[in-house]
Amino acid sequence: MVARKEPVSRRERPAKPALSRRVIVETAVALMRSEGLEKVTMRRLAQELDTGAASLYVYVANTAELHAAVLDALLGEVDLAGADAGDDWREQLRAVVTSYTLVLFAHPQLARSALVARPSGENYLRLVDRVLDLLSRSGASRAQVAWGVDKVLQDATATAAEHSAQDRDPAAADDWNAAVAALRAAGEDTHPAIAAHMPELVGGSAQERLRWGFDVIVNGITHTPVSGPPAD
Amino acid sequence: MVARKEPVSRRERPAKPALSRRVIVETAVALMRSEGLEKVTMRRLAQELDTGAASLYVYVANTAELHAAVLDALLGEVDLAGADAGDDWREQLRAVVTSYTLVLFAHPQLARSALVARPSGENYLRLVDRVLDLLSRSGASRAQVAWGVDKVLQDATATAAEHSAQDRDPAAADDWNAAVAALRAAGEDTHPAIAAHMPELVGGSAQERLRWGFDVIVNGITHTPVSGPPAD
DNA sequence: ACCTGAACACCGTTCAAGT
DNA sequence: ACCTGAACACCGTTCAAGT
Repeated sequence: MVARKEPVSRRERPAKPALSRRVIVETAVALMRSEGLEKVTMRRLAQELDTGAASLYVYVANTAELHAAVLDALLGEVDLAGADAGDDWREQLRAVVTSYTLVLFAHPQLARSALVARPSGENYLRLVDRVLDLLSRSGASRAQVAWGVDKVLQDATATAAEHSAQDRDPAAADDWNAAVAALRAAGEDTHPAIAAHMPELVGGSAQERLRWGFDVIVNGITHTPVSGPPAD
Repeated sequence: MVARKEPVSRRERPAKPALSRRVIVETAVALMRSEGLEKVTMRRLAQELDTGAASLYVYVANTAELHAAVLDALLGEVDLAGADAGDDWREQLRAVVTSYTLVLFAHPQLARSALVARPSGENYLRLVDRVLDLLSRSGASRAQVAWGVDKVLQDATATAAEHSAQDRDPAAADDWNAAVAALRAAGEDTHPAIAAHMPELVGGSAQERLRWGFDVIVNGITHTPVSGPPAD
C-alpha cells in the first residue's frame, strides 16, 4: 500500500501561512527590518514564505509595487498628530515632518525608492492630507499650499535618502567622503567660490541642516505666490 | 602546418580600441544615449568593448562609480554662463539651474542615481562653484549660501528624477497615474484637505511648477538665517 | 483560482591562470 | 600590468502544467 501524503509534518513548523497580499507585505517588512531592503527580492521573499517566486505574482504586480507597499506600511508609523508641539501650525508641521523624516532615516533605501516611484498608498495619502491641513493654516493661497505639500515632502524624502551615509552602508559612506574630499581639494584658483565658502560648505550637523531646510521650504512657500500677482 | 592566429579580420571591424577609463566612460555614455542607463551594465558595456566584464574592473571600481562617471560626463553639457539672462544674479542662477535641470530631464534615470550617490566629479564641482558664486550675490550670509547650494541642486535633481514619467518609461507613467488617481479618489469625508485643494493639487504644467519651485527655494534661502539671530 | 517548477534572459563581482 | 574565461551567487518575470 502506497503511503499517502504524510500528515506527519503538520506540526513541525509554524504551519505554512496561506498566501495573501497582507502576509506577503508583512513578511516583506519583517525581512527588510532584519536584513535590509536589498534582500527584499521576489525570490528571497518567496523563500521566506516557503513557496516559489512565481506564486507572489498573483498578489503583487512586480518588485517596484512590492517596495511601494513596504514603504506605505512603514508610513503607518509616522506620528500625524504632532501632539506636543503646541498650537502653532508651523511647529506642528515641523513635528509631523520630523516624524516622517525619522521613519525614513531608519530605512534610507526606502526613501530612495520613494523618490523614484511616487507613493500613493493609504498612509501616504493620510500624510499628504495632514500636511495640507497644517500648511493651509499659514494663510498662503490654496495654490501655494497645494504645490507646497510636494516640496515639503520631497525635501524631507531627499534629505533622508542622502543620509544613508552613516549606518553601515559602506558604499554610501564612501560617496559622502569622496564628495567632501573633492570639495576640500578644490583649489582657490580653479574653484574660488567653493574655497570661499569652505568651512560652512561641509559643516553643520544633520539636525541643524534638517531644521534649517524645513524653514527654508516653509518660508519659501509662504513668501512665493504662484502667479505673477501677490498671493490671495 | 597549423594556421597561426589569423590576421585576416584586422580591417573587418573598427579595430578594438585600447581599454582605458576614458574610452570606457565614453562608450558608456554612448550606450546610455542609444539604449538607456539600464543597459549600462558591466557585462553589456564589456560586450560593447569586445572584452569581458572582468577587464573593466581595472579602471572602474564598480557599477555605481561607472554611473557616477557617466553623470559627470553629461554635466559637461550644462551651460554655466547663463549668458542671455541679463545682469540679475537671480535670473542668471535661474538660467544655470534650468540648464542643469534640462540635462537631467533628458536622462531621468541619471537624476535618480545622482540623488542616491553624491556626485563629486569635476563638472559637478564647477556647477557647485558657479551656483555658490551667483547665490552669494544675493547678499545672504555665507552660511546661508553654503547650505543653500545643496538645496538648489537637490530640488532640481529631485524634480528631474520624478519627471521620468513622460518619456516612454511605462512603469514611471503608471506610478504617476496611480498617484493622481489616488488623490482624485480621496473622499471629502476621509481626506478633507486633499479634496479641498483638489484642482490645484494635480494641476500646473511642469514648467510652471519648475519655475515656482526655483523661486520657493531661492526665496527660502535668502529669507532664512542659519542661526537664531538674523543673517549678517 | 491558485500554485508550482522550470526555463529564459539576464545581473555584479572575484579569482586563478595566462600574456 | 593587464586581460581573460569561468565560476559563484544571485536577479525578475513568464509560462505550461498541475491541483
